[in-house]
Amino acid sequence: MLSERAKQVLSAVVQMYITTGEPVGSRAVWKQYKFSISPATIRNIMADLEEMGLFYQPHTSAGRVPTELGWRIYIDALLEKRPLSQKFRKQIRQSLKEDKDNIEKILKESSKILSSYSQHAGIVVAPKFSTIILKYIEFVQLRKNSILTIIVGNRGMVYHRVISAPTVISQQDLTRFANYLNTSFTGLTLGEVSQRLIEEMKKDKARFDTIWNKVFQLSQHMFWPEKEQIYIEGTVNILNYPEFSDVETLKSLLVAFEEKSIIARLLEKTMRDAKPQVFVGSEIEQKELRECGIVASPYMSGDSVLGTVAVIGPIRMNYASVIPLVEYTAQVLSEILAKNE
Amino acid sequence: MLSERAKQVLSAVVQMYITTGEPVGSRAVWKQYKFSISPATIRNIMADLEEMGLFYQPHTSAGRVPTELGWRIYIDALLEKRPLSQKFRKQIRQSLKEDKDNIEKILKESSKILSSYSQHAGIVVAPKFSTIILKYIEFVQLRKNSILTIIVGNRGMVYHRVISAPTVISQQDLTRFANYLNTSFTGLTLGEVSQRLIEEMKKDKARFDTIWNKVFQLSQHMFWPEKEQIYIEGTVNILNYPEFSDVETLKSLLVAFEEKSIIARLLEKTMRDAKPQVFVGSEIEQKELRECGIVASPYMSGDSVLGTVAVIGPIRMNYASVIPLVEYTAQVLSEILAKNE
DNA sequence: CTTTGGCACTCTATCAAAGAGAGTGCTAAA
DNA sequence: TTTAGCACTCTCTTTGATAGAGTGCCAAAG
Repeated sequence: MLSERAKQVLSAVVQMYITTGEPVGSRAVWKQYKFSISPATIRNIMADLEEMGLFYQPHTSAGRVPTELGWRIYIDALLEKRPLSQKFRKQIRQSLKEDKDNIEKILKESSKILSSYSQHAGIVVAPKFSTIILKYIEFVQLRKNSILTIIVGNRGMVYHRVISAPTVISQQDLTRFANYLNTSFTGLTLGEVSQRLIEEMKKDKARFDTIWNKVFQLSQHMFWPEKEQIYIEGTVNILNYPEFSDVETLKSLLVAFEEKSIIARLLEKTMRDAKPQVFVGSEIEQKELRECGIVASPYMSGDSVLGTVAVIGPIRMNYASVIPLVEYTAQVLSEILAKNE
Repeated sequence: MLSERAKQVLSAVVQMYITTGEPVGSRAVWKQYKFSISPATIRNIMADLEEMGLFYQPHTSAGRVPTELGWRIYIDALLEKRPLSQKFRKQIRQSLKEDKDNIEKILKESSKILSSYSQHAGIVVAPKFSTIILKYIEFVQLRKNSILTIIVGNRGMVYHRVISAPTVISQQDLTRFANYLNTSFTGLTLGEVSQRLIEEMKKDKARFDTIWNKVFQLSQHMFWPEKEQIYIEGTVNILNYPEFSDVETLKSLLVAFEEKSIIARLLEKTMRDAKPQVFVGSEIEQKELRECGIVASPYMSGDSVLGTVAVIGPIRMNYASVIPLVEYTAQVLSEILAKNE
C-alpha cells in the first residue's frame, strides 16, 4: 500500500504531466504543490515509486512520467472527480433536448459535445439495432428481386436496407406482410421481433412453399443486425498533442477513426459491462489505439444497455473532468431516450 | 508560346517533382530523360521558364519546383493522360455493379475506389436532393407535433427527416396526403414535386385553414433540400506526403474533411460547369485546401448533373493517371445510375 | 531512522562552426 | 547556339562545446 505522501506525489506528478506532457522533476512538484517536504525527499519517494513500477524515467537525468500502472492506480484510487459545473450541465442538457425527436441529431450532437468540452475526440455508438423498438415497417419494391426495407424505430430512428430476394414477390404480398408485422409486432424490440418470426416460421412449416413462407424467409435478412452506427467528432483535436506528432502513430489512429469497426469492437466491452470504464495504453486491445486513453460509459433505457458514449485522447487526459463529462452525457442521453420509449 | 524543348523540360521537371517531391536539378533531368542536350543548356531553359513564372527556386542553389502557373500549363497543354488499364476498368466496373441496387453502397464504394487507386483522398458527392426521382413517400407520426417523413427515390435512395408541425395532424390525414403524393407525383424529381406543390397551394387558396392546407404548408419542409451527402474515404493517405507533415496544414485539411460543407462548396463549381476539372493551389477558394490539387468530374443522368466525384491530394499528384481514374469512375457511375431511372 | 542540503554526475537540447554536396549562373571556347 | 568549366551560394549534416535540468548519493542535522 502507498503511504499518504506517496499518494500525494503520484497525484502531483500525474497532474503536472497531464498539463505539460513533459517528464516531471522533483523540484517542479515541490514548487507547484508547496509540499512541506524538500525536493530531496520527494526525489526519494519518486525513486520508490519508480521501483514499484508507477513511474518511468526516459533517461537518467530526466524527470518522471507515469507508467500505465501509475495511471491505473491514479485513476482507480487517487482521482478526485471534478463534477461538471452547473452551467455546463445546463448547456449540455439544453443542446441535446433541442432536437429531441431526431435521435440521429441527438447522437451526433452528443458526440460533438463530448469532443468540444473535453478537447479530445468524442464518440457515440448508436443504440444497437436489436434493442430498437419497432414502430413501423414498410417495404418498397425497387425492381423484380430487390426490396427496400424501411424500419422505423422509437424516437424516429430509421433503418433502411436493400434486400435481394431469391424469387419475385409482389408489392401486394409485401404490403400484406408489412401490415401483419405492423399490427402484431410493434412495441417489441427488433431482436424480439426477429425471435418471434423464427418461432412463427417453425410453427408454420405446413405453409412451406407458399408466398407467405417466402416472405418469412426474407424477414431473416430484414432483421439481421446492422453494423454499428458510430459518430466520431473532433478527431482533429488529437493533433494538438505532441505525443501524436509522429506520423506513424497518427496514421494508425486516423485509420482507426476512419475504420469505425475498430472502435466498435473496442467499445463492445463497455456495452457488456454496463458501467463507466477507463482504459489506458495496452489495456486497449486494438493496437492502433495503444497510445490512447479512453473514457467510456454506456447509456441505458431501464436496465438494458442501448449504446456507449466515449472520449478518446492521449493517455494524459484530464480524467478528473473527462469522466464526469462522459458520465453526465450518458446520463442525459439515457433520460432523453428513455422518456419516450 | 513555349518551344518544343521548353515543353519537354517543363514536363520532365513536373514529372520528377511528382515522384520525388524535391526540387529538380538540371543534371537530374538530363540523366533521367536522356536529353540530347547538356545540363548546361537545360539550365538555360530552366532559367527562362523561371523568368516566365513557371518555376520557382526555393533558394539560389536549389533545383526547380513548378509554380502554380507551371502546373496549370502542364495540366492544360502538356499532360499526356495515361488511360486506365483494361484490368483496372474491369475491376472498378465490377465492384460498383455488385451492389447495384443500393445507391449508398455504390457511392461509398466509388469513394473507396478513387482513394485506393489514386492513393489520395476520394470524394463522392451524392446526387442532389432535388434531382432525385420520387418513388414513394410515407409519413409516420412520432408524437403529437413531430412527423417523420420518409422519401424513397430511385435506386433505393432513402431520405428521412423529422418535422415538427405547428399544429397536430392526425395520422389519417398524413396517410391521405401521402397517398395523394404517391399517386400524383411519383416519377418527378423532388425539385419538381416541390415546385408543383407550391403551384397547387396557390391555386387552392380557397381551401385555406383546412387540414389539407396545413399539410401543404408542411410539405415545404418535407421537400426542403437536404444538406449535401458527401462520402470521403482515404483521408489518411495524405499523411504519406511530406508536404502535409506540418501540423497546422494537416489540421486545416482534416478540419475541411470533417466539416464536409467546405468540400461541398468547393465542388459546387464543378456541378455547375458540368465537365471534368482540375484545381491547384490558390485556384481553390477554400483556404483550408490551398495546398492541394483537386481533380473533379460530375456524373450525370442524361444531361442533368447528379453529383460529383473527385480526388483530392497534394498539388504534386499524378494527374496523368488520376484524371482518367476520376473520369472513368464518373462515367461508370453515370451509367449505373442512368440505367434504371 | 528520517529528512535535508550539497554536490558530482548524466543526459538532453541548443548553438555555432565546419565541411560536404547539390546546383546554379556566368564566361569563354567550340 | 551549345557546352564545358569553374566560382559561388545555399542547405544539410556532423561535430564539439556549453548551459540547463534533474537525478543519486552522501554526510550532516533533526
